[in-house]
Amino acid sequence: MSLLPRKFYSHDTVIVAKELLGKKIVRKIGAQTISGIITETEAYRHSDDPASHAYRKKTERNKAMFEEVGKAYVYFTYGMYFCFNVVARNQKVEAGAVLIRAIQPEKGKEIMMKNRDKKNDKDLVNGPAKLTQAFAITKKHYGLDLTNNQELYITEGIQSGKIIASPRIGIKTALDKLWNFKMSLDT
DNA sequence: CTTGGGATGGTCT
DNA sequence: GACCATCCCAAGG
Repeated sequence: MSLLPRKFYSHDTVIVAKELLGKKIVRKIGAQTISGIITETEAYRHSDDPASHAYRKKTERNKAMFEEVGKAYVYFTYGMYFCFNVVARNQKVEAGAVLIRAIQPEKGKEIMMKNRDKKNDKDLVNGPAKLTQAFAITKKHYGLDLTNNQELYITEGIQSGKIIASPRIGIKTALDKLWNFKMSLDT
């Protein structure tokens, strides 16, 4: 399956968030492979987006959002969890990233369950921190180039069907921006 | 089914 | 010192 090239990510963050639906995220740990189809994303932009980590200025935490597109922005939140984003923006703005919120498991479901300490696949990867747990993504992947890497990358996937746009989850500002995108799973 | 609170610590003001 | 781009479980209807 073909790897998404850097230029895939060099468009408006909101556009890339929609286009990532249906794409495949792949994680290799040693000889084992975990993968899944992206089903929910959120766009976070720069100075026009009060809900974004990059809204105010560049800091130690958010600096990846200002770096080259196609890299990973991983942050630690609520004292225990990581969330995984892909840096994406057009050339007119300084920062932007797409949060990957949910996937449909493909390969390595057993490994995901083990990583999440679960006995079944219920609610396995339907949330941003559940995804990073299942895929063993941590701060060590901060800034990783997803277009040139063996252990974590994104490829072409399936045709995305209908897209549902909603307010983003877990924020209190900019609720008028419908930048949460979900792909309906029926064929 | 829905609601509410606890866990837990880095980051920013 | 407050705030989190969260998750999980227990209690109530």
